[in-house]
Amino acid sequence: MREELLSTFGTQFEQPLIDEIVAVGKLVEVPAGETIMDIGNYVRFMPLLLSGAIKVLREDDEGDELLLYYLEQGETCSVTMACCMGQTKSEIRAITETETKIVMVPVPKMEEWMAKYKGWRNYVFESYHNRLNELLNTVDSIAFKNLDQRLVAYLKKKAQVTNDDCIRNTHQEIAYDLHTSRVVISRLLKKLEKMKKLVLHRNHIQIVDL
Amino acid sequence: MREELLSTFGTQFEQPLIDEIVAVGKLVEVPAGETIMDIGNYVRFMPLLLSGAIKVLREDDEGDELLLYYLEQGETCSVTMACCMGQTKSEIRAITETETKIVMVPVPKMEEWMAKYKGWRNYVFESYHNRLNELLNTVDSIAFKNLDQRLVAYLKKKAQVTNDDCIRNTHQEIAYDLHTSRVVISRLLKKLEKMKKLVLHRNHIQIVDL
DNA sequence: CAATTACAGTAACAAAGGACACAAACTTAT
DNA sequence: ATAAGTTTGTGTCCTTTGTTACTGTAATTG
Repeated sequence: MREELLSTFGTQFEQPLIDEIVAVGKLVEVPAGETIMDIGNYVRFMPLLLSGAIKVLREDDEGDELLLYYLEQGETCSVTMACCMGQTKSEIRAITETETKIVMVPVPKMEEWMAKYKGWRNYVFESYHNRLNELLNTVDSIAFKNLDQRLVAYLKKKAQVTNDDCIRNTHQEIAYDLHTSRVVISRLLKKLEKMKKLVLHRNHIQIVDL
Repeated sequence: MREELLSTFGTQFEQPLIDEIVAVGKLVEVPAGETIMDIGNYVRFMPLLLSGAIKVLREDDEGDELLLYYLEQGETCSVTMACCMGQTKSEIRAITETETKIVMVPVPKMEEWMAKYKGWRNYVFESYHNRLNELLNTVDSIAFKNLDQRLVAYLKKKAQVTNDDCIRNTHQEIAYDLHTSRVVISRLLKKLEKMKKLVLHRNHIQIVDL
């Protein structure tokens, strides 16, 4: 665990901070597709992502979903963090997109380190900053773009976080993430295929040139 | 300035912190409708809102706007804060909705106080927390609600922050905030008037029962 | 291998919202 | 008071997106 922490956080965390994380943190490996945090849950641990990717989504009262953003190596979930501090329930759901390695840090340590380590403070701030910016991008995309543009951006981003040109999802799954219907996604994907930007198969999509 | 700081922040800030703010902060009074922060500007001061309300909005490349949320008494702009820390340009525009009193704090102090005062740390965190939640609400509303619901929510919120049942705006102005067209807003407002939820006048709207 | 289920393609239609055009009412400046 | 500009109301048409229904085909299961 020490080596992995060092390679991901070595430049921003002080040595004694790394030591403390090793001492109190719990390393967990999670396969793809697991819900590691759900709406309404109380948050007792803060996750530091060592490898893999996590998708963070929002749900409304009717159970409709919307993908907010992905978390990648070295990142943490600020929304979760905010919940820790405020002792409130989680406002979001987090699902592993790929296999991931996570260090779980108990919440009380967060505050302690905040006063103690400049590296930690900066990290926490940067995380908030990044999350706010991601959320702003999400707002931009749903407010200012139409579905074809959003779909293209979604496919690109997905290919990036999974490090795979082949999107291994059904149209229905994509529709859930973008909060629309399967038929609409099939329609738009077909259009993209006709434009030679991708090739459609059952259960997966081969990106050619987006 | 001390009295105003005390009445707004007295319970959460330590006495010596208040003293420091009084020493380095600059109190400004801004009339309604002023742009106090614009997209692309560098951020040199962090605003603490003593009274009044500020609307925070986002703009895309074509100049289309969208209201993100309002800041009210005791709040600060976390997006701005994030920009301070990261030395990046502002991602948003902030316009006074009413007359406001603001204390401007130089950015370097922020970091200093972060290590020094628990009250400040908590305040900064709570601000981030609140802003993230507001942004989540914004996402919810544009992703999951249709325009009539968004319009009603907008009018309610506006009445709340201005503390006035009468919305002193043209349909065009409302349309900008909700990122739609004037015609659409006129249409929906007329519908609400027929439902006896409000009364329309030139340049203002009287809320009856939303 | 037959039956069932999951996935994708497509047509037809509906609804929400946006674009354009124009008229009427009101305000302001000259 | 007249002219010009601003604000609002309304009709028509268009685009985007959502809905329903039905088909074919691949995958899975008994």
